[in-house]
Amino acid sequence: MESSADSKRVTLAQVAELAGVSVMTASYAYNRPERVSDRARSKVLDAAERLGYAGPDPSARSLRRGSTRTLGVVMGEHLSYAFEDPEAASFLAGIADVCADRGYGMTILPITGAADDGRRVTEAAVDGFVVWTTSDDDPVLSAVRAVKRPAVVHGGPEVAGLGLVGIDNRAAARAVGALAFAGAERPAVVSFPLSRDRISTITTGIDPADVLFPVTRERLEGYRLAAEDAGIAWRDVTVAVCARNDTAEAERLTAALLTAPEPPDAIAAMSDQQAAGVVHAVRAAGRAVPGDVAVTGWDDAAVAEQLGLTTVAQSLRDQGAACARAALGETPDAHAAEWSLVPRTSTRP
Amino acid sequence: MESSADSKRVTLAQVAELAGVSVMTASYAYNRPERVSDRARSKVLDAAERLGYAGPDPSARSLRRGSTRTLGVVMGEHLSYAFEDPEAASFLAGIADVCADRGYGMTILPITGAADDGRRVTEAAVDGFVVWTTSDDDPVLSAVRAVKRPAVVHGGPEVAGLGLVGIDNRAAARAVGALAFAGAERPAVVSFPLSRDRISTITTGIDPADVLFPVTRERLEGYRLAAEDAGIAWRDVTVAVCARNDTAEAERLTAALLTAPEPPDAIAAMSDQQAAGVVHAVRAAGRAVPGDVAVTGWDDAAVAEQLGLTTVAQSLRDQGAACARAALGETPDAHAAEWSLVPRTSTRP
DNA sequence: CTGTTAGCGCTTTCAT
DNA sequence: ATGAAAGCGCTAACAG
Repeated sequence: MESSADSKRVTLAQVAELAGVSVMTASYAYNRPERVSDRARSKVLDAAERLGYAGPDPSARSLRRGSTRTLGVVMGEHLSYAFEDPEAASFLAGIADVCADRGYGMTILPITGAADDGRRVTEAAVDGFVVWTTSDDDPVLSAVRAVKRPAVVHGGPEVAGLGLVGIDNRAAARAVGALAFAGAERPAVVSFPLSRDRISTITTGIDPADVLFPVTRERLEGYRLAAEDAGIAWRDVTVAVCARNDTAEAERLTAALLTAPEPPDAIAAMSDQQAAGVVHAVRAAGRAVPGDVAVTGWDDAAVAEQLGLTTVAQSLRDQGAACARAALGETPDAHAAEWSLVPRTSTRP
Repeated sequence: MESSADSKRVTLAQVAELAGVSVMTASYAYNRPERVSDRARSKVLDAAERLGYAGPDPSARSLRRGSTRTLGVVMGEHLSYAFEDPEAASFLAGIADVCADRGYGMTILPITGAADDGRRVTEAAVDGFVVWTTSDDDPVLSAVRAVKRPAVVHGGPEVAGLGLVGIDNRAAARAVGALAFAGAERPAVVSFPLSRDRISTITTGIDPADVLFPVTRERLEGYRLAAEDAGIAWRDVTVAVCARNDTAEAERLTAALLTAPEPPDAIAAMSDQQAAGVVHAVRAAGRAVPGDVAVTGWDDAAVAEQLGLTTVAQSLRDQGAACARAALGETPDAHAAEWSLVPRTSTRP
């Protein structure tokens, strides 16, 4: 039996009145049941039921408590991208695990790349932030800093006052690059975008230091070192820059690379999704992996095992969880995550 | 220049005082800049900067305004599942699109399947809810109903007082089932779970009416009609029930189906992920699609095109957006979404 | 354009 | 075990 679509919002005070107790007793009935007599408690619950009271108002409670019990997550310019990229999804799942366990909500902020992204951060009713890796110049970062709540950036950039969780991308790229480029004469890299414009291009001799995405920058630095370790000058390494982390685009760009007069004989990608596209393109061109072209990926996703991709393993899920814990103030802010090399059959032995 | 890690939280009142204006002028400086003189506004902003004021407190603002500008999303027992299932991800992306456009946050509630899921709903500071399809007996539904805020369920169940967005699963299943079962003698179905236990099993003669997940129930009803339309009794149709929507599990169960004395010659799945597993298993068993076994999927995901799967096309992204709009009170609550049949090469002509 | 008043709904004191 | 007072930080409503 429900008292219809009642006029206005029902308050705890009304419940208390109907129950014949003080507001505090009613409040305790919800928040500290053990501190209230069973009788009082059931009177309150009864009255609540009768009035159709849905429980203490969350906003009022947040204001009074000074905490929202919600964690904010900032996923970069294109929100929906977060849900399409399997690695981003793993990362979110890691955050979700921690939030679920702590009874926290998880608010995904509606970032769009527009000028008001900062406001979205400023206006978010959350206790802390996790920021998915972004560019050095992303204005969202200063907005996050400005609100002075605990915040952790995944991957980078490193921002004073914010935590940082991630692996040593440079070292990992150098290590996987060594496998990719072993015995190669014309190595190439399939890269994530270099700046927030997300321009897709094929080029050589790019200076990693100019790259605004720190994760991409560090990986390029690592690949450069790997190339040099293999006796190849960086200016001779072709870099195919994709606008997104996407199998189809990597496949297209690789197809273009392969039609060049001196096509690459080794391609290091920045994700397994991209590497999958690379493998498809290589095979579509009638060439063999790794015989004609060695290929490496990154992340050790399911597709890496399917294709036998040599790759870098890291747990984005664990890193998401680490970010969440740090943003909830449970652990120290900074955290170097684990990675490992997974050699498979897409590189030369 | 930043005034260090200030003692307590800075309030608008302090900013107003330092700026030498009233609190309301300070408030307007943030919320209605056009209603304040440039001079007053910059005095306020200056003072804010000097005090390290991060802008109006979101909780206080929510309380006062009576709105949180945040939408709640309930994704079923296993939160992280939401991020692993590509269809769920599309759906979330559709919600995100609308939230981003309206400047709303999107709070994913940390549902775990534990007893306190209801509290998570009750305590969420959100203006409305979108609920991803669940079972008839999911206690979260009554919690959502109880809070009396706008709420929309995707797919089902239909709940009094809550909106509903989705396609006619029964009709769609009957239509795609007609293609799957055309010319078949021993059709089978690869199904989503039948109840929240998510028990995996192979069986026959299940009564769709007993199934607690409405979407699954309606699709089974549709497949039954399709079988009967093709002159086959439902009790002769084997149903392989998967615990999750997952390629690997569908592949395992299909492999089992194929070792039976009278293996199926047509398999209708409930998702393209499952259908992909079915196709792999059929091929691994050395049989041809559709020659030996016809296969159909659902959703028209990327994998459906790759494999040439006959499937049901629907836009989960659009449906997510429709749910969000309805939960924000912009559109009528109920909404029958579009679907269409996509015949490809995995069924007999 | 600016200010005063009131109070959103709740929970933290601190009594009793 | 229960209650009274106070106020979290802000903005709607209404002056001036």
